[in-house]
Amino acid sequence: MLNLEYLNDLNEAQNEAVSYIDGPLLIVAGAGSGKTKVLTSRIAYMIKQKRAFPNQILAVTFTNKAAKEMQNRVSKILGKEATGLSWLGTFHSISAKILRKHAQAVGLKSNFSIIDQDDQLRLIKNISKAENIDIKKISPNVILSTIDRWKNKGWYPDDVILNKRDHLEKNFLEIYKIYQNKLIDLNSTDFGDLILHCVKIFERNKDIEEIYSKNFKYILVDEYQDTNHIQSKWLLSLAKYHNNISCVGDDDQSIYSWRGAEIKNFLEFDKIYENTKIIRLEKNYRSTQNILSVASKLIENNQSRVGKNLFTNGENGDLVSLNCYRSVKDEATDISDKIEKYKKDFSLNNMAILVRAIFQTREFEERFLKIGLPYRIIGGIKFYERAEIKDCIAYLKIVHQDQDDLSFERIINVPKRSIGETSLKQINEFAKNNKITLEAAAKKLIEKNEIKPKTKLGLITLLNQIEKWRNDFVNKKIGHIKLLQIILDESGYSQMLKNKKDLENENRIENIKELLSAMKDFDNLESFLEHVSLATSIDKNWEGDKINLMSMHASKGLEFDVVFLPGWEEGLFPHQKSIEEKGEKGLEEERRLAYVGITRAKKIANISFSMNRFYQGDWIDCLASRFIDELPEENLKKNNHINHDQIEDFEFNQDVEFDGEIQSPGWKRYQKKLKSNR
DNA sequence: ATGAGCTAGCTTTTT
DNA sequence: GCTAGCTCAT
Repeated sequence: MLNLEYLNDLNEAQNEAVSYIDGPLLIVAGAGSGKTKVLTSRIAYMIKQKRAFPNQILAVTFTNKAAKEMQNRVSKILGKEATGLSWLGTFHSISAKILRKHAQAVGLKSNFSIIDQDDQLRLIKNISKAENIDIKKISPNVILSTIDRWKNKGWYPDDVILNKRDHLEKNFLEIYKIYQNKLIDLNSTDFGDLILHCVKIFERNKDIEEIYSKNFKYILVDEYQDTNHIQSKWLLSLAKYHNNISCVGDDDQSIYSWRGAEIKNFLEFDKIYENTKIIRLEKNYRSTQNILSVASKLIENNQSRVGKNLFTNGENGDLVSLNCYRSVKDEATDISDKIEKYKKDFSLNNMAILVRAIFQTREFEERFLKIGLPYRIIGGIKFYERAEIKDCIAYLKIVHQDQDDLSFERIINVPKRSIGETSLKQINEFAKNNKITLEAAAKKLIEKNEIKPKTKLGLITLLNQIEKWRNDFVNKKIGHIKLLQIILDESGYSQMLKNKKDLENENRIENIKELLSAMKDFDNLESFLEHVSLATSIDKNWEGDKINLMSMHASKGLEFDVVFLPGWEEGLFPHQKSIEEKGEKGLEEERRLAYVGITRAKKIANISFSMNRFYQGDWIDCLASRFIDELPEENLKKNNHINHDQIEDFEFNQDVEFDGEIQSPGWKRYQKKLKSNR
């Protein structure tokens, strides 16, 4: 008998979305409408109904976290039947899996390394240097973002169509060519390549495309509004044979356009796939009516959206509170007081402060430290981006993959082996001229006795050690954890950390210990390195009862009983840069961000702004965000935390023309007047 | 080959 | 006001 119990607690729209499984389907899922539930139930339904074996289902997410969550929830419904879901993962991890099988089709070996943004930047700097490009005039970051943009468009260097109005692009293209060749020489790919190479392989080898597209009877995509052009092409290839593709997303929550996401993919899905069925999930299970109304009214100001009407059967709840403060300090103080009050009804884990820019957390941190309120900051520096962790990984990578020059370069003088810039340059030159790896070049130069004696000593030791570690790994079959321990000890890295006794170094040692323990979750070096390349953080730190601080971007997909949204000031939110760079489009994305922020709240939402802020070394006077004027009065409770005796003519909704110059002389005079009245 | 000293830039950051 | 990243001097 079929166990379809999991279908019982779905509403009508959800039910339809779960059981409509043949043909293209777009699920427009509003915030808190049970999108993950629908996705996981769909997978379970397909398997239970014997429409597909688990390994014939392709389920794609953007983050590892979302993939993991989906896996867990499917397992909960299906038990061990869900074990064969081998194609559930992120765009990048699935692409890497495919690419490892067909690496030779693009000139790579199957053990290729995956480099991160840091390595990308180093590579581009190296190339710029070699090509005599002044990095002060042309910043490596701009070059990199151009290359990434081209890759997102699906362009190899030969495919690039230059924008004639940007005369610099010609230079960028030269670098792109060298960069791409260099990656092949290094037997490496960057993130963009993982997907781009796959698409190119599918394009050029119809037989390979067919293998996969025939295999994937059903395709499911999460957060479809965040896909870029190349990802949508990738999906198109894989969906070619069965044409059973379902995408879930919310156009109102598209906040990653600066990462190449094209909301167009979502809005024009039914143009790419004929006879698309569209189902809307509009019942919200998360927030109170007041919160929902505020968010809905705000987002209605956007032009480019599918449009939907979220509703809830839940209670009205508290009014959304809107607070005006004189200073950021007042804001932090009052919010911390409110937290103390809410603590009686909610756990700190269920409260969050969501900010536009991460520097805003500082004021709160200081306050919380002062009053001893436990907090955690989510985001910021990622675990795998820390220098000591990257050093460890680089050691492992060079042992594992001898063409990985970037890793070799990273560790060649860490710890210090008296191999300075000149020697490194010498090795680089030699490698380039003879088309060999840095490691091979170093060996050759020693043979030819062209290295300074002192440097030679250090270099020989390192080269011998690398040989030895490879032998440990390949022949002696020493496990990956033990291997790293051996490397750290023999290279002198451990000693280096122990010698310098300060807080910083103790942290580093702690981090490495954590890395070693994280390695236990993996069977071998290969799978660990794959994970490291595609992951950013180690799951942890949810222990204890702490208030959460994070950016609104980082809050997507999460929910909290109580949410604080401070710093709603013109210039900060919507961010000035966003508007300067992308105009109306930028503004709409900022508004979507506000929408994401508000809809994180289940029971209580507090929006606030400060009249005054210390920003980039100066005190600046602030105006309330234009978004505040867009919120519906009837769902708000306004609190003015400015002493009325001192300022008589303060009005909550300042009647200011935003479209003109924000810091017009008149505006400045007005602000001065306010100040002198204080 | 390390550190003082200066300058520029300062949003978000799923992989 | 802070800091990363580079330059120049030791």
